[in-house]
This record gives sequence, structure tokens and C-alpha cells, in this order.
Amino acid sequence: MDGDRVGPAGIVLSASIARRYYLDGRSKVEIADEFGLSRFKVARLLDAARRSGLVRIEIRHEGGIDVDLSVRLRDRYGLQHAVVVDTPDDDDASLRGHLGRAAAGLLAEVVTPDDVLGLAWARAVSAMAEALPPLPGTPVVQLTGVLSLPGGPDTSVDVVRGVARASGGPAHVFYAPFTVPDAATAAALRRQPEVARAFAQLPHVTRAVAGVGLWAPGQSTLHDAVSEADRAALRDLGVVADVSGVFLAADGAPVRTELSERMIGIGADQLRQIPEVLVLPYGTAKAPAVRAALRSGLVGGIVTHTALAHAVLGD
Amino acid sequence: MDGDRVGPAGIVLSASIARRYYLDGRSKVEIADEFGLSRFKVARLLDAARRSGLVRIEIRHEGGIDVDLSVRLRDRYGLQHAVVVDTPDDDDASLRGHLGRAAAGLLAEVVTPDDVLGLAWARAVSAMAEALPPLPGTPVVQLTGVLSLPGGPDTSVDVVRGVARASGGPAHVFYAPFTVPDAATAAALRRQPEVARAFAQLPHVTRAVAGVGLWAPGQSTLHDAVSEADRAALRDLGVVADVSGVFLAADGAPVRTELSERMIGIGADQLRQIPEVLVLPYGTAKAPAVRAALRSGLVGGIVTHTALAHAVLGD
DNA sequence: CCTCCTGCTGCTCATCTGAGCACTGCGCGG
DNA sequence: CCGCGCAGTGCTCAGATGAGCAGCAGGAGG
Repeated sequence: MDGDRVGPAGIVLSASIARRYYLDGRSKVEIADEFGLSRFKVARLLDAARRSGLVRIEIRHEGGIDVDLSVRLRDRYGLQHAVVVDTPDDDDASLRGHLGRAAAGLLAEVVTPDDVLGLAWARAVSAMAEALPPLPGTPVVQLTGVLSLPGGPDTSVDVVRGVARASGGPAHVFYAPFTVPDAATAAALRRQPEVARAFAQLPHVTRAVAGVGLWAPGQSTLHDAVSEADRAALRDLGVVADVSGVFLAADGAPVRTELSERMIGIGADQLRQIPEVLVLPYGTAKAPAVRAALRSGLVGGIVTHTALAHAVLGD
Repeated sequence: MDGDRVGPAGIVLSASIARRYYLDGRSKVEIADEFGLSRFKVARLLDAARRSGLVRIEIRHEGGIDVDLSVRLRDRYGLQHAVVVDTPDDDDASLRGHLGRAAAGLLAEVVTPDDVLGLAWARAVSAMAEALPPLPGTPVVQLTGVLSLPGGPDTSVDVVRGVARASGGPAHVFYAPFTVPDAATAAALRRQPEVARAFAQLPHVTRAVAGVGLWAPGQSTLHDAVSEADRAALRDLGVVADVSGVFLAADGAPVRTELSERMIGIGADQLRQIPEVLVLPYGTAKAPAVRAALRSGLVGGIVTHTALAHAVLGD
């Protein structure tokens, strides 16, 4: 720094000019005339004022969204949308509520009548569905089978139906479990007319919403629902995350597993065809899973909360 | 407001664009290309972001100067210089120290070798003199006679001599009291060669420094030094302030008094001829006196502290 | 069905602005 | 005494920007 030797008069002059320029919106030419300086001098003083910190510009939002983190997350991973909700680390339920409302707002904003919406099952997706305002007749497609959660709220079918009711569009649902004991059963189920009809819609889906699971106890509904053998097998294969039943390694690469053959739901290739997949992760523990999901290139949007966003960005 | 119905995506987009524009310094054209928008759209989003408070620009300074107040004071009263020192309301002595240092910095910054400096007597002027760095050979002229303050530090003569020593220029001093019992004595003193020589310098003075007294007990060294009859007489004449022995009414008009005839010092007309008179008031009580001084048109610069500046501006 | 109205978009053109360059005054060392 | 370097200033010119205007889509009401 070399501009430190200006005295009080210089500082006040700079501040005065900065005020005229930045707060009163006058042009540098006008300011130059007013102060009897050349416009170049004015420009240099303004530059110096910016560099010295006399003029401080900050971008922030009162209203629950940490715009700075949102933008950084978006830029870092080349996402189409990122929304970081500024919430203290509350319990998971209230976190889901906040994320759900933000995601509902985001969806309502970006969805057009030409969109086809796909929904994976996750508790945060369920929370979003509850907060969703009326959509313009968007069709809704179920992406994953039903995971029966003891005492859980809605099933994937319920959520899809609910959103379709809010949108006024058709609901493409099917009643089938998410996982079955063997591949043959899964294949047979996929051939069922109802299931096949829903799957036939997958190429038309333009926006999907899913959760993100970390392949660890208590961090993924799917993880907790399968057998210990499956858990270990996937762990050994390097599975870190699951997104709508698609398994991902730490570097984001989809991992083909034997379990995948026994599941009724969207596959990695079909997921990749969807123009924008929105994920709704929460809880700082999931940071590795979120990084994997964002690196995978499958994900186009994220709604999350401050602490997890910080953890993902590594600061 | 009508821009309230934008959702999270719009906010994040605006924030992203604002970041690129204001923090990364990209042009609107570049941003438009990057986001696939027209430059007009970018400009409108930036305008909206400014208006909605998403982008906040503030001008402030770490280092003891409240630039915002300084600029407002300067603009309000059309001053050449205003410096508001950001100090908590301390005791008068520490306040004088802060003001003195700031004034010394200001003076050092604006004084040129062609200037001739005039000094009135005030404790803040004395404090300034102590903090003054070497000046480039500037002559120094004594503006007021000596007010013997019991236990006080320097007299006006001492201050002028001290500053002249720091500047390396000539000191134009005279030994005479500030007030005398009758007009004839004052006239006789003014005719003394030493006094006349100093007074002859007055038309050449280009910058003067003075305090501001409020015509009330304890708020003006001069007030406290004269007789009760004089105090009352001036009070009845509507005198509110004294600046270098020049008396002012609340509206800033100089008040001609009988006491003026009995004083050895610069007069209102001579004071007005000085291109920039810098005053150094402190203590919120003096707000009315400062307003009078600033309205008078005699004063071209002020160095003061936050509380008094607020009081003067009426907020 | 048409028409008006409103809000939003992108255009034109005059003005503003930034990057780079040339000039000037000053201090320093030959 | 002169030449040199350096910091600070203002100029040129191309590119960026703002103000105002015209076009267009969508909704309300006849």
C-alpha cells in the first residue's frame, strides 16, 4: 500500500466523491465539474477509495437466503441453481421444513407449463411437496419405488399424487417396492403395465427433485432399509452417496452394483438425461455425499443450509 | 415495492450478477454474455439489486475519522474542509488531544509554502501545535492578545512561537493582553510598534486556526475571563459564540460590542478576509455556538468530534 | 372476437468510462 | 549546468453505459 500518506482532507475528499458517485449516482464528469478536478483524477480517487477499503460493497440478503454462499456453491460446481438457506443448525425436522419451503419457492419460480417434474422419495422432498404452491398443470412422474418407512409420513406415491394435485397435471405413479429380494422379481415388476407406463415418461422429465443419502447408518433412508450384506457390499465398492437410488463413488462416478438390479427406480443413465436434477441435502455429516453428487454431473441444482454449504465448500 | 415476488432463483441470480459486477469488476456486457442475457436485462437486475438493498455500498474509514459525518457537515455548511474525529465522549483533555492531532494532520496536508498561518488562542489550538509536524517554512502570525489563564499551559505567544519553530518560518508575535479596562489603553497598545507590526501581517494571512467559545460559563475561556458586567452585556446583545475574540449572534452575524473596543486582537472584518479559518470546537454543549460560527461565513473549515457533529447537524 | 392496457424486452444514440500514452515538474546525480 | 527517472496529470479513442422509445405478449373488459 502506498496511498496511506494522504491526510484527513484527502480522506474526506475521497469520501465525498465516493458518496456522490456511489450513493447519489452522479457521473464522474459531473463530480469533476463540481470539485474542479479532471474526470481522470476523480476516477483515480474512486479507484483508490475502492482499493483502500474506504468504499465497501457487500451483497447480502435479509430473508433467510445466504446469497454469497449460494453464488459460490453455484459457481464452484457449475450448477444451474443453488440456494443456501441461512438457518442455525436446528433439528432435522425444522431443517427439512426450511429447505422444503425454499425448494418449493425455487421450483414454483422456474417451472414452466412445458416442464415434466420427476420426484424421488426423500423426507426433504416430502417437506417440499407440502409447501408447494399451485403449479401450472405440470405432469408429475414417480422416479423411485416405495420405501416403507415404519411410522414414516408419505410414500413416494403419496408425494407424487400430492404434487400433481397442487399442479393440476397428471400423476404418473406406480405401486412397487423400491428394493426386492432378487433381480428376476425386479425385472418382472418393471414389465408390469403400470410401472412400464411410468418409466416410459422418464425421457420426458425435465426437472427432478431428490434427496442425497450418505452411505452410512442414519444418513440414508435407503442404506438403513437394505440388508447388512448389501450395506457392506456397497461400502466395499466405494459407494459414498445415493441420489434417487443411484449410487455414487467419492469422485462422483456412478457405481454399478448388484443391488441396482434389484431396485425399481430410475437408473444413472436415465437420471443423466434429465436437464435439471435438484437435490435437497441437509446435515453437515453429508458433506462427502454432497460433494460426490455435485461432482457427478448428474445434479443441476441444490437447496441446502448454511452449515452444510460451508462444509461442502471446505471453509 | 413490486420486486418482492421474485423467488430464490431470482435472488441468487441477482446476487451472482451483482458479485460479478461490483466485486469482480466485470463489465455488464461480459456478464450478459456469460449469463445469456441482454446487457439491458443485466443493468435492470443490477438497478433492482441496488434498490432492494441486496447490494449495499457504504463509505467508512477505519482510523478515527467519521467520513460520513465529515462529508455531511462539509456539504451542509459549504465548508472547504470538515474532519469529524470518531471518539467516544471522553474528558475534554483527551478530546482536545484527538482534535489537535487531526487538525495537525489536516493543516500539514493543506499548507503550502506560500501560506501565512494565523493562530488564535484556544486550548485546542495549543493541542494542535503540539502535534504539528514540520511545515515548509510557513510564517506564523498571532491573532489575539494573551489571556492569562491561571495554571494554564501556553499563552498565545508560546503557541505561535512553537509552531513557527516547527515550520522554520518567521513568528509575528506581540506581548499584549487580550482585554484591557478601557478603549484608550487598547488603542494605545495597538499603536505599539510590535503590535502594529503583527497586525500589519493580518491581510496576508491565508489560513487561521481558532477555537469556538459558547457565551456561557465554562464554555469559553474569554467569557470566564471578563467581568460579570461584560458577560451580561454581551448576553443581552444576543452574543452566542466567540471565535478568536469575534462575537457572533445565533444567526452568525458579528455583534459589535463595547468590549470589542477594549480587546487587542483580530476583528470581524479582518477575519472575513482570511481565505480559510479552521475552527476546533468540542463538547456537545457548544452546538449552538458552532452553528452560529458556521452560519457566519467566517469559517472555512472545522475539526470536531462525533457527538458535537451530530448535535450541530441536529440528528 | 377485438381493443385497450400494462409490463417487459431489446433497440438507438448520445454520453460516460477505462486503458494506454504523452507531457510536465521535480529531485537527484553526474 | 544538464540529463535522467519518477510520480502525477490530462489526452485520445474505443468500448461500455444510460435514457428514452418502439415492439410484443398476455390479461381484462367490452
